[in-house]
Amino acid sequence: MNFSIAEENYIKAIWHLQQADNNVTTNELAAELQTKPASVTDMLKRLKEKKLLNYQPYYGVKLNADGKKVALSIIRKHRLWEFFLVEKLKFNWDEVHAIAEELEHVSSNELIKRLDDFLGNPRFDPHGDPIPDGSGKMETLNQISLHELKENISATVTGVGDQTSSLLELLNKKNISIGTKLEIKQRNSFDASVEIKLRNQPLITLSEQLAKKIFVKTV
Amino acid sequence: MNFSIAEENYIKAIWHLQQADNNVTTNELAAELQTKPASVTDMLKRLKEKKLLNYQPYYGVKLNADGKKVALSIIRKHRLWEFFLVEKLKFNWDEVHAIAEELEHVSSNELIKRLDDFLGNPRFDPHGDPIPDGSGKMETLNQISLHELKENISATVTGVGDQTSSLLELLNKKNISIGTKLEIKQRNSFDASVEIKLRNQPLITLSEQLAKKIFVKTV
DNA sequence: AATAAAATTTAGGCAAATCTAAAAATAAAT
DNA sequence: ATTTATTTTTAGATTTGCCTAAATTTTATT
Repeated sequence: MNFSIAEENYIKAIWHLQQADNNVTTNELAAELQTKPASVTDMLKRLKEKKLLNYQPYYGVKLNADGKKVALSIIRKHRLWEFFLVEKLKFNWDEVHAIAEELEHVSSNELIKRLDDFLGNPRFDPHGDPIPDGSGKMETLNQISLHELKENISATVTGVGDQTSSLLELLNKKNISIGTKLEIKQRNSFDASVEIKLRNQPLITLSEQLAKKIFVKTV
Repeated sequence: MNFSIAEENYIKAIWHLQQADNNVTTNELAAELQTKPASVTDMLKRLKEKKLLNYQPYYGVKLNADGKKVALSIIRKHRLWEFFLVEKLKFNWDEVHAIAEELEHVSSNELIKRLDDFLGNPRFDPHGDPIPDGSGKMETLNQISLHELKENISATVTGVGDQTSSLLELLNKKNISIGTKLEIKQRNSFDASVEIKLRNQPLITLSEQLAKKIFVKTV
């Protein structure tokens, strides 16, 4: 089966929202896709026709097995292209999302197979998100948010909460990227901000909002 | 200015037909794009609105300076991606055209700039066609068709007439690719076929149709 | 339980890009 | 120079994907 770019974007958006929420609403989707609820309803009817999802009018939507498979193949493409852009073309991690949004719709499966091999079958994209394999399987690394990390426990940054440029630029400024080792030294109860230490560096402060968007794994 | 995929495909097709013909007709375009003449007329009106071409109803169409610039930027993308696919992902030259047709519509200019550098600023694509630079300039190598080559003059293959897989597969079978050195040994006046010799190989026969699609440069 | 608020769907339209069938213009042939 | 054939355009529909405004359904509140 072959899908339009618009259809692929809906499938991908539903998949992402479904991770957090399980049941996805029309308004959530409209916000995510920068479109109107009425347009979403239209598309959901079409995707239901194509048997990619369970859609109950007024009660939201959920991808079925076929829909998830399509979603994961798009996500695989997206993340492989992001890896290519950073690793080979030397883009910064905060510049690649929009370009990968276009590249992910190029249809050739042979292309993706060869790109994967060319890149050395990477398992994580530049933001730390796992890259699904050809059959849709994907590692789940049990990371926690920095906000939940206990004090004085050494951890490594493994991912970020989203790819908005404002978040990624702030992380660049604070010298935090995937693989960075850090430790929480103090918490400020007033605003839930945390004081963290990077190797041999003075303490820096991260706001609660920021700490919640940084995912880490303890060593 | 930004263009839809359909618009880009029309612009590119007009450019190619214009190379052979200068003035491009509605029917030619319809055949090239596998669509109907009525659809072509519609699109030509739209592209005229956007001031990319000179369109005289009933008398055909020609890209203007702006239209040519757009065409060359698409062709640049197409040929750079073809080079990437063959050089880095190890596709055969007869497998890359369709994939590059999709990749060429990815819009980021920064992407193309970096891809160009990553590839080492190649000047020719895998079929021997010159790659326009960022400003639209392109080498014209004064090649002739093999059909016009004189007997017993050594020449190098520099290009092919089109990218149809039937042509490229036949060339593969006969071991002819860009860079191949050859020489015409005999001509058969009956069917205008030619007997050619590749280095240290027995004579092989090429039909008139085939010889006309192979371009060479004498050394 | 009735009413107000919020979320969602329906109805009706629009633009892009395509199509078929019919009309008009140009080119070719007698 | 007419007639015929070919090419091209116009007219009217269709599909996709989106919109606004109005109607409907669900959820929240009194």
